[in-house]
Amino acid sequence: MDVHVRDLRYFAAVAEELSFTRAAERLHVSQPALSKQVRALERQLGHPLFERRARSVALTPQGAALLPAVRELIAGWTEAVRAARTAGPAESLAVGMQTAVGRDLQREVLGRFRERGWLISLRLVNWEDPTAGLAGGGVDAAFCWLPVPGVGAELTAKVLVREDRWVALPAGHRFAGRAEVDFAELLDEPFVALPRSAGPLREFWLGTAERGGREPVVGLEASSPEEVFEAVGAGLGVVLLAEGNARLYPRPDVVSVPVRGLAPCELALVWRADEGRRAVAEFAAAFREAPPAA
Amino acid sequence: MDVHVRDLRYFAAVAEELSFTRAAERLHVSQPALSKQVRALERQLGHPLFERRARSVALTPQGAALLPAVRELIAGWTEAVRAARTAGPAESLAVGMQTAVGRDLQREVLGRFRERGWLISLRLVNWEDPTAGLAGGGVDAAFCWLPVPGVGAELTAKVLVREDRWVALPAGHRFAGRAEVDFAELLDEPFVALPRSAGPLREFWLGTAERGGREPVVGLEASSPEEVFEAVGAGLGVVLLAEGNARLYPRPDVVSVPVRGLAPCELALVWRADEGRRAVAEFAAAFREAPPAA
DNA sequence: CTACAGCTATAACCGATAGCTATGGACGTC
DNA sequence: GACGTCCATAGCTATCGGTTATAGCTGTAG
Repeated sequence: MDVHVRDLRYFAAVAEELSFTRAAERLHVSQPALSKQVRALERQLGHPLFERRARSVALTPQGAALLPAVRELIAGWTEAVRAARTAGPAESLAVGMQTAVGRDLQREVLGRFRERGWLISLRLVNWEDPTAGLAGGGVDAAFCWLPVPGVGAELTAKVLVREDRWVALPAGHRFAGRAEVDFAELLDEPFVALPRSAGPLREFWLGTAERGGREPVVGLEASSPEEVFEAVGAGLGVVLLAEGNARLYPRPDVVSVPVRGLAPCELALVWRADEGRRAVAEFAAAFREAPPAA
Repeated sequence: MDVHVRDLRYFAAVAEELSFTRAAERLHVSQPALSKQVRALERQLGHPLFERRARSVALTPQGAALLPAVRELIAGWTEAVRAARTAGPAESLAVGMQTAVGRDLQREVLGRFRERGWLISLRLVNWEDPTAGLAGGGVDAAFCWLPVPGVGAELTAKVLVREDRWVALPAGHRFAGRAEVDFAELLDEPFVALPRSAGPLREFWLGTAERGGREPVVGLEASSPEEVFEAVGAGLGVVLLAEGNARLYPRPDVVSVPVRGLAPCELALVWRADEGRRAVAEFAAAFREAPPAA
């Protein structure tokens, strides 16, 4: 009875929300996709898991019987992954990053740990996962742009850099020559967005909070820096990015300009709050925290 | 860190066999498919699970750490599926079948149990799984053609019918008018075969044991009766089938003829040897066993 | 030392799957 | 009775898991 753990997560989410719509939101998938997958799971099991009634969804007896086992399986797998990783050679640490971090942040620290014989494996994860692998247990720590869902609860964050947000424009854009632009001027521009599964991060880089309720125009979605700059360079849209990243990715066909009227962005090192390994704590301690915002 | 339980089975199989080739055989998939899936799993985890050396495959420390957890997860899930099914209403039984069983075998018995208020859900499973869902815990009992892997060990079988094997031919075939043919005459015919994942069942219906080592010519593979008869009717090959099934599926473009020189085939009711539910025992007891072979 | 045999990895291809958007249909609510 | 909410269906596309064919490595036999 092979099953995809993803489908079990889906089932658990619906069981907890008792609503397909809300569960779909939580899972960052569309409601039909969720509906279909759950139906497929029911078909595979040979019995329904939910009773879909007028204004409510309820677990069937079979669903109720399955739920705890599903939770256990998911937790068990997550734990097993973590245990397997730490079974590797001596002091080894898996560190996730979403984009090139640069800024000489990690170079020195990583170098120092490598010299001491630690095995630091950097894992470039794409933007589908705003925790860069932390949530699923894939990494021990990650460089993330805030906001990261779970920080303050099961995750701890240490802000390393606080920067203004700039906008990347195609070289021929009418703002390309400006010394800076006001965010209000950009509201009608088509934006290049992160994938919807990136959750709050997508909203943050669309500047949703600063739009005063006006829907952003999403030109297209991109899930890697290359794709983003390709799209911007081709004139398909503009995109917000951190000042440091604007310098980190110089391209002839893209121009970056500071934006007024936006909260700054924060790059943080994130790790699990219940992390027990001394190595992780030591790694985190090796970074200097950015001074609090002005 | 979503994962497909199938991939965990694959990992466990390789870990047990310490050979991709043998594990692939055991899993009834091709060796490259297995290789690829395991590599993908390793990539997802971010560390290798096996050391591939000259003439041997060995678990890495991480692989060794993961193995017991994986075994446990698979066992736990299988058990959970079974528990969920039995959490359904009162006396309910999931029964698998691979083809229409017919022969008035189940009609009377199923009817009797239904009248007593039991909920018998028949599940038509395809030939990919020779245990018709028993192995994965998807059903409580199944009508299967022998041989079924596991019978005698974790599965118990009760032979219900023993029949001669016939051959289905396209209507225009040179043997179509015969009263019977000798299997030796069929050795060079292209055969319609079950999918390779059907395991020993595929061999049985190709008559491999009676070919004296000569490789069968497989015209094409089919995974449902409709496909098989479509293929035979179209002249793409011939196929062995049970005498009873030859009568069960009358088609104008297909002719069936008895075959000499083949062991008979056996249709059995199969259930788990460690089955604890009274309902299953009672269900099994309701069928008459076929007299032992002559 | 060359040829062969056994084993894993790669390539090219193909059908099934999981995702999306748009839309339909059922049922409370106002 | 119109509307809003929520789940299901339809139609489409990209990715994935499978296949066969073949390459590459390595120990063994002649």
